[in-house]
Amino acid sequence: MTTPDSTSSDFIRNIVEEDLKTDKYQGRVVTRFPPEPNGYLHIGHAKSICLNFGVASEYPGGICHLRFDDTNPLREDVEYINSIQEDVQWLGFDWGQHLYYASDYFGALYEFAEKLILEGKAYVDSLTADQIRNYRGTLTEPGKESPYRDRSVKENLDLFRRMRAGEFDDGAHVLRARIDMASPNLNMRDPTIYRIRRATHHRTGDDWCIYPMYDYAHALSDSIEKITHSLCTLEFEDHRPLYDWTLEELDVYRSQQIEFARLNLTNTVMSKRRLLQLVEGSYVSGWDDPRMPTISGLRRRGYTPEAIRTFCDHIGISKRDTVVNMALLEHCIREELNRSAPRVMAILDPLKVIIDNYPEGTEQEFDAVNNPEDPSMGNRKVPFSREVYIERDDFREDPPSRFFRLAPGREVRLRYACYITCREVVKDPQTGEVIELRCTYDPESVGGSTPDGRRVRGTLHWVSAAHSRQVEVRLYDHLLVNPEGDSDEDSRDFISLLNPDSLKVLTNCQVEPGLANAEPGSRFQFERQGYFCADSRDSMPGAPVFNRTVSLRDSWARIEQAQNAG
RNA sequence: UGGGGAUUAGUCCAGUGGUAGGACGCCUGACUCUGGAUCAGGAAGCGGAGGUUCGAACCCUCCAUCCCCAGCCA
Repeated sequence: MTTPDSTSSDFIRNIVEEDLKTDKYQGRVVTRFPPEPNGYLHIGHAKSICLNFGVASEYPGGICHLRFDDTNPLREDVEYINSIQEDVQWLGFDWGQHLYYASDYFGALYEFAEKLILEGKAYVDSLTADQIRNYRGTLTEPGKESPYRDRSVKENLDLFRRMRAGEFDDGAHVLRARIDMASPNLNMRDPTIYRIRRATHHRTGDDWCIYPMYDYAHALSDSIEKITHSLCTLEFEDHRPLYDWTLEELDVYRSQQIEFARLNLTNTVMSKRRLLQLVEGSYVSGWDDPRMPTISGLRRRGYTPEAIRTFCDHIGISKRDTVVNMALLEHCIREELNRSAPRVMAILDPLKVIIDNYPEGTEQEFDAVNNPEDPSMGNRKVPFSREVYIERDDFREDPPSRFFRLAPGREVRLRYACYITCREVVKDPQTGEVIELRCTYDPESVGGSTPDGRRVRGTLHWVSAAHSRQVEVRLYDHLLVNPEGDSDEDSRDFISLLNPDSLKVLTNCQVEPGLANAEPGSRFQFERQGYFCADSRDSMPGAPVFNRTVSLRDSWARIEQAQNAG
């Protein structure tokens, strides 16, 4: 597996490279990640984080700021400020001293607004929100100028100062940029840049009752921080003329906005609105539910920062509106965990096997390799005795063709232990359910091979019944059955696409004794099953709960599926 | 039918005038005490039509399709 070249290029890095060549910014590269603290970060944000911090890190002296875009006190909260910082750090990025808040600039932003008014470039409008909307025109028709558009500078200044002083109710007035009501770009039809909001801000308290709008605040925040490359998503492309207008009219540092496509993933949802809907509707257990594409959800699921970064490298940066296959994310975590996760044997759906010719009351230990990919991880002892559990799915009374596992009369290997042959199938007389297998073992095969060198096709994982520990395991699958994922933002109906099998809780799993003390957050490969992570929320000392991060590739499942289909 | 963007294998990303390349996924085979991993091989693509050129994914023209914009959200 090749990891992407760290110098791998994209159109944004090409622009940065070119700007360096032409000395556009005196050799500086300063980016920023500007989340609004109104929700948890998700894998789509990770793309932006990796881009912004990544680009900055590729140049000497390059820096990336973390700036909270906290201009709307109605929707924002410190809870999110904390989780966002935790998530960015966990992903492996460091903003150093460069932690900022748009609210830090409220004073400066206010001064700039007065300057615009003084120069006749902004005015106080007293139309209602409804009226402003009607005056804006439509996509194909120009807007109409507000009757307040030609108020004198003096009157505008007076009104704006009184807005700031709290003399008016919410909605009574707004400050608008005076641009062009006939512009084909709706964002340029005298956009609102300040509105009255008598709300307590999580950082500035009640210092302000007017708050700047995104376009105005963001452009100036970038400029104040002397951001060179302001990277944002495609939907802001139409806003760039306003971004440029603001910086040019105020004659301040000219940051450059560049837009790239946001991330969409199959089989999940990505918009904050929908994520919030899942949380509030209790379709998931919270923002960090392991099924959520949030950073905290992926973390709890068992994903590593490295895997997420590798994923972001793999998907690249472009301007095409696309949907990345979830299989790529899964590939990235498998690839890493294959290298790093200790192997362990765990039976998810136990079927008891009694080895009749194994002496009763005795036991022995076998050596098991902790990670065949990394010999330095050493070996461990696994206890064995007369009764073991195997995976129910590893036995078929009537095996289909190419089924190499256990069946009546068949011989298989118990990994690291010995060969067993199935002699008898014990069923519940009522239900007909297989409840136990009577087997014999070949004493010659102890250690995993026989002197006669005969081959067995199947090797099963197992656990000694007398030594195993019962744990809870949670099997997670895609959130949505629909691979189209989030792409249809209008379908109000995505709830009906939720995968009913996205979570299966197994409470009777039997695992090797050593696993009982697994540290919360620790990751394992359950051999032949997948990668699992001890849940950091619900695990108790001595009673871990395991989340399935991702299953192993399962070629037998594919064969069987093909057989059933054909 | 106003404006802004985008069209390269099933998917994502490179390729900016000289034999279309990588990754994921998929298929074959080898190997294997994980039907894992690994290794080897394979199928699969420039939206369309014109034009410029010795030569076009790339330049020009037209067409088509998809995405975004009418918050006092970001």
